[in-house]
Amino acid sequence: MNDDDYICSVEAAINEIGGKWKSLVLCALKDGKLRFSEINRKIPRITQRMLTKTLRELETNGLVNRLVYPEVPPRVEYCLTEKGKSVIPILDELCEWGKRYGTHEK
Amino acid sequence: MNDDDYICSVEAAINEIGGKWKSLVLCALKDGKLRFSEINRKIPRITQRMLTKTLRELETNGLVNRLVYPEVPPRVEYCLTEKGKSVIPILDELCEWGKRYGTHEK
DNA sequence: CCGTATCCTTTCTGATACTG
DNA sequence: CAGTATCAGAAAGGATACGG
Repeated sequence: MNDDDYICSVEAAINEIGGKWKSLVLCALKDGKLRFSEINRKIPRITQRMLTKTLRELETNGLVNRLVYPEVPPRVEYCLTEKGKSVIPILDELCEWGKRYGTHEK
Repeated sequence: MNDDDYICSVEAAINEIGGKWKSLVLCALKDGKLRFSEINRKIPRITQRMLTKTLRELETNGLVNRLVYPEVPPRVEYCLTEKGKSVIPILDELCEWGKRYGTHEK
């Protein structure tokens, strides 16, 4: 693989899991499906607006499935797709790396 | 490890390698030290301003070393620190993942 | 319960010109 | 060569109010 391909693929990957909230939402869903409010409870600092936005982007990129139950009151469940599940091991490694090297250390 | 620790560490890691340019600069340096202009040549779309800014942030987070040679004309070389090198395998995996799943596919 | 809509502030980015 | 300075537009993010 040449430099360009390498750089290009890394860039694409970072686009799909980068940003302020995406990785956190993916992690929240690693153990199975959750309702909107349950995700929100796991990530209290996120606002409803940003959670909705993040979930939509993850859905668009095929990382997350959205399942709406036609009930009243409404119930919506989110879960990882196969693609979404496949990135979890990498997030696990990032987590280990993040713990091993504290921020701002050399 | 509880959810909070996990989420927190992933967040910290994404902060250090996320964003539009950081991962690309790290990849550019994976094979050894490079001068400012050489990095710029590997990543043509980045502007001088953003390259400087990105390198400073990577340096602050201890991922990159900056070595200034007191010469005229000036020469500055950048290389990965041990911490920087340690994240390359993860970027490699992200690259593989990015290639396996094309953007916007399910 | 699960969102949208609106508004506003902050941050990010690119273009361009300039310098030791 | 390796930056810095300045500016303006774009994008991201948060607060709040409202709706089916």
